[in-house]
Amino acid sequence: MALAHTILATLGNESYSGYDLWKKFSQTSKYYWQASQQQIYRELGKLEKEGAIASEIIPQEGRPDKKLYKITDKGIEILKTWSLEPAEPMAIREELLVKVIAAKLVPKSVILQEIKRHQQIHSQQLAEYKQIEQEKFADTSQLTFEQKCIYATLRCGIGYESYRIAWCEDTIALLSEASDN
Amino acid sequence: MALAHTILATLGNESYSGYDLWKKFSQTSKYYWQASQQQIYRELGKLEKEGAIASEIIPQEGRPDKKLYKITDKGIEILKTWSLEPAEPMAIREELLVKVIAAKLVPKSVILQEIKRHQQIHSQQLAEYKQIEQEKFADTSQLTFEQKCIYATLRCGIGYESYRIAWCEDTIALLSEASDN
DNA sequence: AGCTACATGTAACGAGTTACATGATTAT
DNA sequence: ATAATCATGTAACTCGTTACATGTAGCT
Repeated sequence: MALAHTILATLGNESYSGYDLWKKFSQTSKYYWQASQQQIYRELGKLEKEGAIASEIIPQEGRPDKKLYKITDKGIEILKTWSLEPAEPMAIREELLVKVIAAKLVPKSVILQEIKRHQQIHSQQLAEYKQIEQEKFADTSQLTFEQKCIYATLRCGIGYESYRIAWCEDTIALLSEASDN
Repeated sequence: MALAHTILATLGNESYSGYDLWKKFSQTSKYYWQASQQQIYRELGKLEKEGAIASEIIPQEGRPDKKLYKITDKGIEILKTWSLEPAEPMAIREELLVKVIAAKLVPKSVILQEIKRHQQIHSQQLAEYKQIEQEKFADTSQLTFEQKCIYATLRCGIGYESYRIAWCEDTIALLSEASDN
């Protein structure tokens, strides 16, 4: 049920269209919650029906109209109540590891290549996150509590990508060592 | 679609009942794929219909009959074909981080307590994994390629829990620093 | 002429969760 | 007594993915 709450938390005090939210989710919030455009539109519809958010239609010239959503008092209450409940640790479903488990079925080079590819993906992601860190969170002591919270999620993304890269390196070394296949 | 493939990879050369598989998933394989008992039973039904696995009923005294599943040649082909395809990096959906984003709504102590609780969960998990490591993978040089692959997934679990613990510690330090709430 | 960005949605399907249902054995 | 373990499954629901549908503006 957390997508609804993630949207409420993301809305904060600002107004967003579904499209804006989707961009925010796929750009800056992807290290803590991923969602597709369609999921967001559907969830916005549900949240509006519940009265947790309210929309305002902004006519635009030459573009489709925009529907701007704002959190309501009821939405804030829902988010607050949810925030007080304990959070479940994320379920891990890592396809790459399943392929490692099944690795004996394919040439060793295939799995090693795939791990290298993942290492590159994570390295690129890490570089992006580190740049954001430098640009926006260079001086920790100057941050407000709210900014520190946002920074904490970015640190989580940085930690995650670093751990993935380290695992890829370790595993390439481990599996490359001479041994039959 | 990876649950089906995870089951096929887990079956390997052995026979498992749905119940056995569920235990394996909730005990030793949880650091790469999580699935509930119901999901496993449903997926086994589908896989049998497809002809990827075959079952044999083992009558038992005083207990319900057991249905033992084995991978078929067709199942091995399906798994092999899938193994050659690239793997998508896991989608991250971390509830705790959403609560961090919404932290300004609740007393600071609530979120700090929750992070501490997660730190404990991950510490316990890490200890379990490290014990398995000592018991089964003490001497890396003695492992076959297949065992190295299994060890690689355990190392992934160890890396993951370590990264989570480190993040919890960092974040508690970051958010504890004097600043209004 | 074709691609990307802007902007919203419906429909169908597949994956994951929760609740319900049954019933014996073993350990506390 | 009662809880946990063994063992299988159905049904309903929610969440996530993929495909389809529409249409303008601006860039190359």
